Amino acid sequence: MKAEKEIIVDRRIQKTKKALTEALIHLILEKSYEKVTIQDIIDRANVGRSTFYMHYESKEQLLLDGHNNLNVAMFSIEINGELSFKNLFGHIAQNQQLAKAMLGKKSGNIMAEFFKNSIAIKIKKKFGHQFGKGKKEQKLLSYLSEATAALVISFLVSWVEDEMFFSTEEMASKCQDTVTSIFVYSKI
Amino acid sequence: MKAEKEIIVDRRIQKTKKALTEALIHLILEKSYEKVTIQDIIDRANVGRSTFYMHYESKEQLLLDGHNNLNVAMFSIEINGELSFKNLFGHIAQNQQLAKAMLGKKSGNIMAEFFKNSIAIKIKKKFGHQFGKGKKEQKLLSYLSEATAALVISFLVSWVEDEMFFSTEEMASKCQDTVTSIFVYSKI
DNA sequence: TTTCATTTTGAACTTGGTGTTTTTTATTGA
DNA sequence: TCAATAAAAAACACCAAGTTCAAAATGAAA
Repeated sequence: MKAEKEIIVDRRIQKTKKALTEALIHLILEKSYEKVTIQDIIDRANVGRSTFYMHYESKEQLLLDGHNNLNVAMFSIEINGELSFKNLFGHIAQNQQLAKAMLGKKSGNIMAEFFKNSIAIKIKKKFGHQFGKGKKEQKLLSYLSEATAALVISFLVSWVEDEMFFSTEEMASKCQDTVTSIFVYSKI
Repeated sequence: MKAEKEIIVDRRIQKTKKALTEALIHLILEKSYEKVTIQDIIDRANVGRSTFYMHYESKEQLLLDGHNNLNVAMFSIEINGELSFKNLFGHIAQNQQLAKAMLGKKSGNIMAEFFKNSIAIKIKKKFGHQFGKGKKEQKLLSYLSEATAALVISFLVSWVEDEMFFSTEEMASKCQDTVTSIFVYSKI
């Protein structure tokens, strides 16, 4: 089970991708995503214009490329099929600067949307059994799952923007409680 | 109390502003906010380039200008200091197309952010009394208010994108219940 | 209806970012 | 060491943004 294919990536490629990603993150924190131009990125990363386009088609693709640790956070929300907010908030805490660039007010919300969708799917899976098969019930489940995911993301963003005032445990438990209360109640 | 100052606006100005606003709304529905250029807007509105810049500095300013009925909806959420989701959803229903352009997936989220903030303030006001004066309690109140507002907006967006499958009353009551459950629970 | 102020137009122009292409140079993996 | 590959550098066409100005159109008010 361990013998994964070792794909060797040219060191030059690794180097440029890393430089571009880091440049983007720092520029987002400085100016906000919308205001960052590709020109800015390649200047900061010290990379030629054509080199950028060799690897990416756009700013957005660079952002979504996933050569960052936050994706780990997203996958960590589910442990043995159970939602684990403790894991989620924990991983965010370990990548504070990155999380701020990706989720904060200056982020442009692209990653936040991405995260939100992942969380919505997991919430839907977890609470789906409480809802009937009818069209109305299923639609309500969708609305509630998406809305709850939006609530979770908002919690995350507040926390990150607030320099993580609360502890990981406090956040995780408050978040867990709130999500539960929404679905416990809607069960009726 | 009625003698409000009658400011007479040149009909030419009314006409161009209206044309620009309507052009923007239709273009958003066709392409999505981000992809709409000022060039598109003035072409569609049949307005000269310099005329646009006479009235607005940017696309965003045109969007936020508020020469549309949705702002009515926002103010209608509060009646005698009480949150009234029935009013909110009702006003949205009466401006379906506009609401879709302003809040839907193609909207660029600028108005949604705006709405969210308004709602968050009202929620905070309504439930503030349940929280102590301490820094932690106040921060939690803020987080919860913003997150709940995000939930409400998500509800709105789902509904609008879904061509308003549920009735206004159904949506309002579900929304009301969910918001209440969050704060009833967090009271503990 | 005439007058006068204001708005609109249209065109020209600068600026700045985008995305592509080509040639030359540097680095890598084997 | 060497063939393959990536990066750099520079030039290019393209498009939208935003500004400017003189001329034309239109509205308001008398």
